[in-house]
Amino acid sequence: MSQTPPRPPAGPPAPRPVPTSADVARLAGVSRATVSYVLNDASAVRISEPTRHRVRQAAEELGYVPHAAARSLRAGRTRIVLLPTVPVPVGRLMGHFLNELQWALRRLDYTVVQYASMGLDGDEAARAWAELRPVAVVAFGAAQLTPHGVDVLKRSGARAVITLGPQPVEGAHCLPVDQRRVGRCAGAHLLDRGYRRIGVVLPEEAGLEPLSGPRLDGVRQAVGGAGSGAVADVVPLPLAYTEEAAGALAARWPGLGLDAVFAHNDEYAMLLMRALLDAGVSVPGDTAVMGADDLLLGRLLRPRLSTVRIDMETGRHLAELVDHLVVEPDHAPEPRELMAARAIHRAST
Amino acid sequence: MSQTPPRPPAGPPAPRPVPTSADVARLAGVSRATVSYVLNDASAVRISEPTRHRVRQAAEELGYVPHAAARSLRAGRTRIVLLPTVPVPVGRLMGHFLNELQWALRRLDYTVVQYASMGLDGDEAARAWAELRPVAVVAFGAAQLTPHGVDVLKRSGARAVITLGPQPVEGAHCLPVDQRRVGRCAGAHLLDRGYRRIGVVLPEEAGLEPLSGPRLDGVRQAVGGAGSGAVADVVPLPLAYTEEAAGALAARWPGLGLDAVFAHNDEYAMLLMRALLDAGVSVPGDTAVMGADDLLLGRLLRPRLSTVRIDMETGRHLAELVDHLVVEPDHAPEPRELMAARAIHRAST
DNA sequence: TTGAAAGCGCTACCAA
DNA sequence: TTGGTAGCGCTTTCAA
Repeated sequence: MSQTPPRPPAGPPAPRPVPTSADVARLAGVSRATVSYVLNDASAVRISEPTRHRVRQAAEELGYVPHAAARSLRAGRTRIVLLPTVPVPVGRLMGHFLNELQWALRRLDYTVVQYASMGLDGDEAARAWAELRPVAVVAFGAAQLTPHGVDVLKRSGARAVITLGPQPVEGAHCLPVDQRRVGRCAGAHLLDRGYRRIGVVLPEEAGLEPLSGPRLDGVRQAVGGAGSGAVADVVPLPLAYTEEAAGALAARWPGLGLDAVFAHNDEYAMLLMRALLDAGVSVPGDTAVMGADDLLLGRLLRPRLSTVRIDMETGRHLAELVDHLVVEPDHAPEPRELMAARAIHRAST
Repeated sequence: MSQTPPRPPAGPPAPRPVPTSADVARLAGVSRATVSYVLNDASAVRISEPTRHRVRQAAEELGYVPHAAARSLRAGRTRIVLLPTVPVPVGRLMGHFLNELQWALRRLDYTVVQYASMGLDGDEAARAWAELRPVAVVAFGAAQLTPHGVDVLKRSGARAVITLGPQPVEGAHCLPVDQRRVGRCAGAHLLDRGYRRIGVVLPEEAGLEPLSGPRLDGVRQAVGGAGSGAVADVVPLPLAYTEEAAGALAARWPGLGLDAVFAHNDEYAMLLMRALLDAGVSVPGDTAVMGADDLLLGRLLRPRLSTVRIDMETGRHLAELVDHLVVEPDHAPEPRELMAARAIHRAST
């Protein structure tokens, strides 16, 4: 039969050419148009059942997989939602949120692609993203994205550019995720309980500055500013994530005269609290210690760690926002804060 | 000047068309070929400096960004390395490894793309990946990838399909990351120290089975199998990651008659150890507790947690392997174990 | 040194 | 109901 595909000898040396819709058409004895109609379930045209079957059969036999690039080139747009990934250790909370988001976007028929952008400066990164012609970009930790970068993306066809972060970026749809809330929450809690000289741990770990800076600012806000109007002192305490660093900090603790410390998150809080206890500083007697993230592990040390619990909006909501902006980029809904924070009092404060 | 680009009134309503290389050519007064030569620094042809300048100028002015899909369609191949992401809480260790890998691949001029595949079964996922025509796929936790999936990918042009995981997948280049090593390490350590009835915590958290199962098997191997030849008993202990579950397990601890427990990782170990201590079970006196991952936090509880330290090959090595396979798919180097594990003895055993 | 044009794989319009 | 075909944006060979 002349329908037999011109298959090469099937040995490993000759790399078989990738089957195209033309190959499927040839094998099924129909035109490429028909193949396209059948495989995309085009409702506008009616194709006879035997033909459909022949086409599917041929596609199956050849192992045909459509070529996304060709398809979107033809269509003039992609369904790619690009999520730039940042090299930050992502906690359970953020991980869960990301999973929800991806799942919901897939349901809406988007192709979710995480793009590793480390080592590219903001505008280089934006260009690299734009090459993929994403229909939407959702950037966490907006630090990377400049107004120019947003412009590049929009000019390349992105209908929605969304940032999640503390400060808005011009041109982008900015969802406030204000880490200062966490600091304010912690600060207010500590003030309530009567503490008046508050240390704030600043992790020296790379990549955490976008979180730690605002959290410090939030504590300052809670005590009424940095100046003379403040009802309490706020002392920044840089700290590396090692036992040695924590021990060194604990050793000079008495000289600092702090009656409380907000330790950025529960991990640092646990590290510091252990060092303080080992150095003979009683918690919360001499100094209160507070974390954030409400890790289960924080409840295992004694005294149990007071913490700031952070709740994120569901990823589904964000997915719907993305879709909305893609469909109707101009009629944008009002930005809404995605993060809620509340203090949880346990034994360490 | 007739060189003025036909820019629409710049109002938001009319979505400006995305500039193409033809637009750049028009604005610069040259052909599209010349634009391509200039922007790609084609060394085969010499373009005069003034022309180059005009072209760059025009591209800049229009905010031109090349269209990756069109480019790779023309080229017949992409430089995409696809990393399927799994919805597993990724620890610091794995996160670091991933970052290294991505960075190294970028240096080799690949486009690293993480593709969210949750909610797709193995072969659906492989098809979805194949649509992007990745030149290589690096799949962690191979559970997803079937021999058929590998075939689909290879037929769609993937030159390298690499899996990292316990068992090889036919057709793929399989790098052993054998979690049983972790279990064997823990088992051997506990045996060495004289323990003979060993519990193994199996997290009930979704997505962890591919790790926990092999770790349990490893412990069994260490004690000499599950049958009569075994020098110690191994008892699986399913456990949810909550204080309640740990408390409940601790409450029935005496009835289990275990003198040691390997708790999958440090987090579960900490959780369980706290519950045991609270229930009056002394550690390591009544029962030894061992974790894995060597988390800093594990050293904060008392007694300090014994653990299995896991080291991963650097991501750069894997990146070079990917590149090697892409360039020369047939002459594949020998697979090498990527993971090393060793027991670290502290106070809890 | 530059331009014209073919063609990558696909979809959708129009004609038969 | 099906086929022919133009053209998405790009690179590259060949010709001028």
